[in-house]
Amino acid sequence: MVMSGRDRPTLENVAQRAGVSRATASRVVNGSTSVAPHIRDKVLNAVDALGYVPNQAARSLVTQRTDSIALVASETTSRVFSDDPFFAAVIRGVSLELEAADKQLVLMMVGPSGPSHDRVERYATGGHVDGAIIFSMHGADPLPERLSRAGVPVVCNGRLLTQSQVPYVDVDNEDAARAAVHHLLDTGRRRVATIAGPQDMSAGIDRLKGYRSAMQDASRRSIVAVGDFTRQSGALAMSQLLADDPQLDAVFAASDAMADGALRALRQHGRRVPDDVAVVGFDDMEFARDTEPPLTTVRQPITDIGRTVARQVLRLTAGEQIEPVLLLPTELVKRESA
Amino acid sequence: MVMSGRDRPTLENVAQRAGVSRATASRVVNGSTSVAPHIRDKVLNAVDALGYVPNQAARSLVTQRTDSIALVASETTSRVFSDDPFFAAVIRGVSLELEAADKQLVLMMVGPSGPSHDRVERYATGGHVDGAIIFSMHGADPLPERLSRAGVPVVCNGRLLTQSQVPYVDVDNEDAARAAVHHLLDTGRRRVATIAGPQDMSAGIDRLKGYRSAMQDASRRSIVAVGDFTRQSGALAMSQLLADDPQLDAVFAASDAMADGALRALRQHGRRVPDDVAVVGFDDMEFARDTEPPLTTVRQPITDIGRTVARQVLRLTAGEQIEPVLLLPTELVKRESA
DNA sequence: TCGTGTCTTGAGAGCGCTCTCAGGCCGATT
DNA sequence: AATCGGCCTGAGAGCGCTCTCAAGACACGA
Repeated sequence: MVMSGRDRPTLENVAQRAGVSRATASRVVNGSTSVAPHIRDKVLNAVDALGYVPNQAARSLVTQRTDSIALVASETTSRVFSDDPFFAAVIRGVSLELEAADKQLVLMMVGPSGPSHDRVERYATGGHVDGAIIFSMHGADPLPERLSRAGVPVVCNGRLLTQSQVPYVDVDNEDAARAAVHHLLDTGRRRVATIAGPQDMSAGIDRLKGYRSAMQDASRRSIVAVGDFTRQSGALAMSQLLADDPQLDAVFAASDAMADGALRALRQHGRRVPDDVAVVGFDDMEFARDTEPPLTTVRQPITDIGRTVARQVLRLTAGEQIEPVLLLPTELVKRESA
Repeated sequence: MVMSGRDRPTLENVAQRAGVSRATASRVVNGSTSVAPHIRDKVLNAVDALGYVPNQAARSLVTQRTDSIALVASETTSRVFSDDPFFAAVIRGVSLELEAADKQLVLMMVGPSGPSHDRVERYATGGHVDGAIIFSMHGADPLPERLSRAGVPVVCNGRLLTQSQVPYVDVDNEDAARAAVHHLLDTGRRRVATIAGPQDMSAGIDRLKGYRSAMQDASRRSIVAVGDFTRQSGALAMSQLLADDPQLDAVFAASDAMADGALRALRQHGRRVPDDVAVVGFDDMEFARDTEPPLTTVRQPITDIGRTVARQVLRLTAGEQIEPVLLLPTELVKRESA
């Protein structure tokens, strides 16, 4: 027995069955206080008996709210669809928070600014969602600013590269990177290289900046190779680095995946870790405990970033003022690679 | 200048500006044919000029369609939120297909059957989505059957453990596992063990079944340890296996992550791969090319599974009959570990 | 006793859209 | 020339809900 479309009970049915007006039934369903207890119960019973579920479309139509939030991610981002489970962790955080607020999560992937880009913009500005979370932006993506300007509450994960008022949540990448490099320096390493992340993403840029600044403080020369956060790129960059400076004795990689790749490359080049070369990663992904040797890395609370960014959009949609920048703490997790 | 809620242009505005009736404007917007070309152009211009975007809520209210599909995943599943990027790949496939059909993807995570379980059920049966995709089910989850019975088009990824009519898309896990084990046997391995996946999921069960059947064909004894698809569990299981049978010369792991864990454990136990022990994985994740040695594994087209499952729900929502079972091809990718 | 204020309930007007139905126009047919 | 049929277009009725507004009920003080 299929209960399709038109057969579903309406508020009118509930009201009728409870012997009250539609308005009162609505009040009960929406938890308004000013309803007499015995009437409230009658309505609740009717709801139960009929298996009534409010029609979201009808509700949205009048309230102008959709109770859903868009999560926009670049499909091209290596962090999203590689062996880096960053994506999953963020989604999870967002999902947890939205669920708690009884909001829906609408997931939108965008390719490199093309038709799908417009689609997201149209969709979001079209009032289909109450707000949007944007993460993994590459380059100077105009999307956040556009949506924001169109009146859609937007919060980003990661600093925007464009000059923009759009609030974001992140860790202090520069500072965290600096701490990692200092650890290397403090433990006696002299020639510290870095495998930087993509230079069109704030996380990539800022971590490199942190590395550079720490090296400068110690009056040391920077040795840089650039990867794209993936294992493969990490391995490749490590080989380059080794070719550039066979004497290097430490490496700071801007992601755990790249660090893992570097570990492999080092092994292949006959270098022992940490004896010959110390390695520090970034993220503290689950697999960092299981690399050989276990990876010393900068922990960032990825799921928490997801939660926080979600909480911020929710506050924004509720009309609250929010912090334009919110930085979550990182922590250097010392294992055996450095 | 914020363009919020009530300020957005309506179809009425478009009609007015174009000098036609709302009905005609609607016809143009929805691509109906029976509109005179010059009128059509006028409407299109008005749409453009005003930046009109249809109000989905209003549309849904009358059409009883929402143009969105729920993707339901168990939050507890290790495949979803571990270092296994299976989740991301499936989502991507689903997303690609839905986008092509101009449908939205609503992501819902469910915890172990609890309140969130009911929430999903209420939401989906409440007509908020046109259909649902369910994946990573554990045990005898009643959700697919319930939704289906309530008239919601449902397609699963993976065979249901309950007796059920709900259609699904998968690979032939049993057969693929058999092929993997045969490869091991054919290359001269005698004592072939397996690291099975969780035995409350069809993928785990069926792959073990395939292993067993291949071993039986060759009149060999099964050597089994069970993991949960994660790296850690793979390493642990490998150690157990080695303790159980120090002579074993091959291992078939039911996921690449577990195979990677096994590789590590083998190394730690001083076994060379593939010289002493051959290893075959399952999935062909990106990292399988970069393990040491590169992993021989059963490729399953994960993104394609996502696409296919999405396509099937769409067909279902369109009222078409679909295949109750759709099995995608797998392929043994031979690298260096076996 | 009546007036006043408070609290609960019901009536009804839309929210923006789709879709049916009827009317108007025009060319074709008898 | 009159009628018919076909094709476009417009009018208007809802879809299911929320929310404003007013009316009714009741208690209390004057």
